[in-house]
Amino acid sequence: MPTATLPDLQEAAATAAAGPGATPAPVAPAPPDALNPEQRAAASHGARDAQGRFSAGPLLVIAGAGTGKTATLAHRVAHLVLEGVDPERILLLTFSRRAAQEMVRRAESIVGAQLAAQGRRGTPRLPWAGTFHAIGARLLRQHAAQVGLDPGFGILDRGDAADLIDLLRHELDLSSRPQRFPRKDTCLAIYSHRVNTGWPLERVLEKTFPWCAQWADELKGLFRAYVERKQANGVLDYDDLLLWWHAAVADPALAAEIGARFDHVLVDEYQDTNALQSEILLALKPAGDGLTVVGDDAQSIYAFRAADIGNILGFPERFDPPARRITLELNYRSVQPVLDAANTLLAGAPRQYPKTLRAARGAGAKPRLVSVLDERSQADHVAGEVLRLRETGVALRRQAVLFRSSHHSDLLELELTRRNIPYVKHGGLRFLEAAHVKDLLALLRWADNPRNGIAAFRALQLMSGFGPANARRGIDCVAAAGNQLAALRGFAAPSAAGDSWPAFVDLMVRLADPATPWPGQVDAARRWYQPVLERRHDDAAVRAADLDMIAAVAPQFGSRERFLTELTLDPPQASGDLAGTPLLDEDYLVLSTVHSAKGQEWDAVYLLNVADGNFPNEYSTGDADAIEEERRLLYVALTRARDTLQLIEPQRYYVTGQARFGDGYVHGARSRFLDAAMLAQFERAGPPATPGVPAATAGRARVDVASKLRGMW
DNA sequence: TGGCCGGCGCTTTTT
DNA sequence: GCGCCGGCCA
Repeated sequence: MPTATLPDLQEAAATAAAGPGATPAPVAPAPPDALNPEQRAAASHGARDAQGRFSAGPLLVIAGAGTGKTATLAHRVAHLVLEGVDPERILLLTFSRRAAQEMVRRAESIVGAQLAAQGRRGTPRLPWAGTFHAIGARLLRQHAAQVGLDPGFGILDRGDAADLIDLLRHELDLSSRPQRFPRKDTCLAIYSHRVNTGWPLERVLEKTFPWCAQWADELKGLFRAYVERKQANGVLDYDDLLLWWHAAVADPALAAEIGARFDHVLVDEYQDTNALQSEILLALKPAGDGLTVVGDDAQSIYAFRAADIGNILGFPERFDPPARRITLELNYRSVQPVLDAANTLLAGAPRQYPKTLRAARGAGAKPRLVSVLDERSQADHVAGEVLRLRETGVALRRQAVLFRSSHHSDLLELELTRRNIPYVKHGGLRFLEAAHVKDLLALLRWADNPRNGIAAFRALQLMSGFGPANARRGIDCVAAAGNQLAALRGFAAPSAAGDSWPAFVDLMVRLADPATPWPGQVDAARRWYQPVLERRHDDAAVRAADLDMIAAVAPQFGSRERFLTELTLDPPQASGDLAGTPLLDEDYLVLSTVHSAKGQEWDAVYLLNVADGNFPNEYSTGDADAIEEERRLLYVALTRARDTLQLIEPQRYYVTGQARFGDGYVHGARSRFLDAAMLAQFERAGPPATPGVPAATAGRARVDVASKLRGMW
């Protein structure tokens, strides 16, 4: 795709990963009168003051699943613009770049249609729509001097941050203790949780990482070193984008200055905000003027990354008088029996805004609870049902299989492959975590910021002969020369590096030269990297395609800094080496974790492994709040289904490798969420004794007797 | 440095 | 039952 922009690239990658059926169903931009009364109230909340200026007090919109949240928020943005609010003074915060783009697109089309109806022309631009992190990065670059930050800061992605932690872990001699020190990913998770919750480290350890509690002192030392090293290298990690923003607005004068840039602040998915984000919002708009937050407390499922459901539950009372609250309950997605099950599940939850979803679409089939012998028959059953439904005209891409944990789909994937059913799984190898992508970016990042030792450490080790020790020497050499990459010319590289060394130095010096134009830089780095790629990876051709994509889109960013920032904050969803990525025009089944399924919908949804231990997950069973989060997770899963919903309940599981069980079968206890009231909402069934034979698989064994018999033992 | 081997510990995932 | 991590050795 030679002319792709990053959004295009993202779209293509996301489509490749998710399939067209996984993107939100195309809802035609509804004219304003298509809003129901509650939606309209939310969209038009506020009034003109005596000076004719449109202003609004704080507003909380509780938008139940499938109740047209995006449409409502887009209409609200459009309403503001049509009331004369300067679009450049509207701050729209979302959790993903795609959500921001979708919101902007819809708001613009609504405004465009309205203006056209009035015989006016023009399309508003909403420059301040984006994720919390992307907006934070922009504000920090603009206000860098005021907070003592170098405006040219680089941004560490998660992998970089983990690598840096790992490095420091070794430097501080924490890796060779008699008792095992937490691994780099755990350390980073603890750090991130501590930063985003604002809790003391001891509380974070006790609540969320109890097995690491003994390491509190060492962890503090590690995190201190981590913060110092980031500052010395002139880089921020993802959390820093919020943390520095938060610190900036802790200064009342600076908070007032930044807050005054925006007349209206709108926040999507408010139930997933954490303490930092909530405090940033309150610092910007202490009285809640122009502040609109939209979310669904029943879909708060990101506590594990520090989201605080208390933010949405306590929002109205943060203000005096309390914020106005509007609840959307008319569901445009599912048939009523599906909503009945969801409502019943939710009725058991203690802390919530009361809501009862009503189906605009009316009656339909009762959801089914299907009991199967084990996970093998579960896979067999689901594959059969998917095909059966396809024969009735429901395309594969209108069906999805959801599960609690990524590996729950392993057996099903085998079965789908065996039956030649194409599928795509969400949450495969993430783009920025692919080694070849990280390698290429390390070259560019080091050139962009010669102080960036994290990028340097990776870049240098691309050459044979360079391990950690030589990489460190190379970094010191550059630092000693006042961060001039040209100093590498005088560096005694290990002989094993051979010809690649002088070529490497030439490349880096050229990239770092401000006179070198940006277009072509990725190609240059790419050419140098090609032999490394071939030496290191058997599947070099697949990986090369990813790099070609990057090279193709890169010139369209104005500068290297913008390119690196955007790619780090808004990476494409998937890497090209996702196994079996189907062609875009093919039909395929969607497999997804429940977390990744949020915001999406399918005609038919199958939910795997509904049993205690998975729903709720066994790691949650000790903690009442965690159990409630699991309930909401199940709620999210149920409310993805439009027409048919099946919960699959294996009677036993084969468990491997877990010391406390050993290998073997364990009995699957019924999920504690399926109490009598819930069971009454379901049609109960075992698998069909003699399933019909869909034409597509005629000739294959329909019932795998052999494996069932093996599975009995 | 880089390859090999043995032990340990295993969620969910976005920016 | 696999992958990561750390330690050992050429």
